[in-house]
Amino acid sequence: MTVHPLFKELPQKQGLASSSRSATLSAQLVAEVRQALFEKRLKPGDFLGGEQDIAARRGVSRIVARDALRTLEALGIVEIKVGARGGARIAYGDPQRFAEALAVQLELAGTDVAEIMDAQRAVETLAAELAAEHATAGDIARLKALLETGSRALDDVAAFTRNGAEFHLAVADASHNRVLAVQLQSLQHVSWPSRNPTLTHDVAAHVQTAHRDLVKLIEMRDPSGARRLMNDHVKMIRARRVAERGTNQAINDCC
Amino acid sequence: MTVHPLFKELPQKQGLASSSRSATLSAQLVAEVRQALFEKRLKPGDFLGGEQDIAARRGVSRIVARDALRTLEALGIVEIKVGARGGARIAYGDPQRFAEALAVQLELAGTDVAEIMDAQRAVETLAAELAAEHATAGDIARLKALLETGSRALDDVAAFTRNGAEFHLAVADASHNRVLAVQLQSLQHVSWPSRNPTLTHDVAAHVQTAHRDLVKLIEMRDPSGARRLMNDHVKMIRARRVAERGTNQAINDCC
DNA sequence: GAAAGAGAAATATCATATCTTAATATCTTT
DNA sequence: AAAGATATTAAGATATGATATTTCTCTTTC
Repeated sequence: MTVHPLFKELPQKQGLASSSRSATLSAQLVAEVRQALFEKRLKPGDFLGGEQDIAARRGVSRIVARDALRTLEALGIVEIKVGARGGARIAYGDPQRFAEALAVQLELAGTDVAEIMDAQRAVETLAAELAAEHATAGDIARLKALLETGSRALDDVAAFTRNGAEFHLAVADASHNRVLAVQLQSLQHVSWPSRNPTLTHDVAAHVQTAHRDLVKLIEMRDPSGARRLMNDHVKMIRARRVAERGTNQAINDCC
Repeated sequence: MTVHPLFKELPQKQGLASSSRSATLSAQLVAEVRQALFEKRLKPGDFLGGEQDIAARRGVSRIVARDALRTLEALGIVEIKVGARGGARIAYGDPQRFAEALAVQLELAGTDVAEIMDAQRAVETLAAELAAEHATAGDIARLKALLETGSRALDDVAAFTRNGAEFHLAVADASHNRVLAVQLQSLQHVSWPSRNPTLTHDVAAHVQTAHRDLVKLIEMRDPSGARRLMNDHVKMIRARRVAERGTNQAINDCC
């Protein structure tokens, strides 16, 4: 197991410690790794060495290295393993972790449900459009399977809600655009209710029809039709969510 | 300065250390804070105490508390101040920090420029639509000022590119939807070039015209017109970016 | 010869102690 | 009352050691 060259060369603080004493040492390490990532000098899988290695090579204490690794780990940039052959290496992206981070940020910013649902509409309408262009036979089969599951859960509020979230995500996946998929996942994390007080059998049936029509449009390769339908569909969902907020203070009661 | 009650009560590891020995102690602390956030038991501004306080109250060492704080800090959940009256408190959301985090994730996932530009189109078309609905006089004044700056920089590639990014962001701000603004910021972080090899005077003039028309549409409250124009505009940008990728391997050479 | 188990090595995690640096509060002086 | 000096507070950084866990390796056994 070789250490990545970036960490072999040690720029060291040599003499001119005046460089930027303002930032903490650990923050400097973090910044370096991040910059190296953007400059393609580091890529997923690269080995950075262990806590002690890094500390020794950079001429800092173990705690500094540890602080930096904790931060990089939290940012999803490195993964740390314990034991022989352990240590830190650059992580492969993890959309799920990221979705949670976004959810936290939206929570902290006190974002409104209406804002989130609008953004969701932007993401989902394009997802529908691209799905109609790029969906494979496998994607369509998955969508149909979810339709089937949904139609059998018309009276089970919790199950139908879960199925709905999964269906929408499957549409985003069918667009074959990972950015859209990640964004939708993040937004659902915040916007999708676990209980669904206004979901009656009639509403569920209506939703199910919309989903079925959407799959038809995707299957017959009608991007603008799919976009229009999804747009109306999400607007409807938005209206219901905003209405719900009056009665149900807790937007996010899952997790 | 009082400590938040969540951290006064100390569940402690008391006796049954069997609870969940798998997760590290610091990870447990992080999970607790995050859950408390979602359950509204913590809100921005709440004081958590200092490193030593937390360690003492939870019966762990300072390092454990420190690890947890580093992680929470990286996630943008807490802010830490040094000195008297220092310590950790729940942060207010920071879109900028978050935009960087998303950019890193997209980098790690090896996302394609085309995917990013498509997502950007989704976000920006809706932003234009909503801007036409909600822009204030101040928003429009800012847009016009940016138009002015841009028209004076038609031959300065770097300046014109910077101005373009800022203009698009200003449109997103004018939508008064923070989610859209954050998403655009993230995507620009990855997609927006610092050099712009294909940007000639003619192209710049064309872009400038599009921007000017967009402001007109926003000012006369024409949401669907603004949406259409932005859609075409971003499609054009996308085409140029994708073409550039052939000649210019480094997508992101800024930062 | 292969599978199973015991031991060894590597490495993060947890803990304690001490010193330094930065920010704030408070007191003193003018 | 304003300005500066001093004290206090708390994080930042260093050092060292103990513990636990994972992985490797060697031995034993069948």
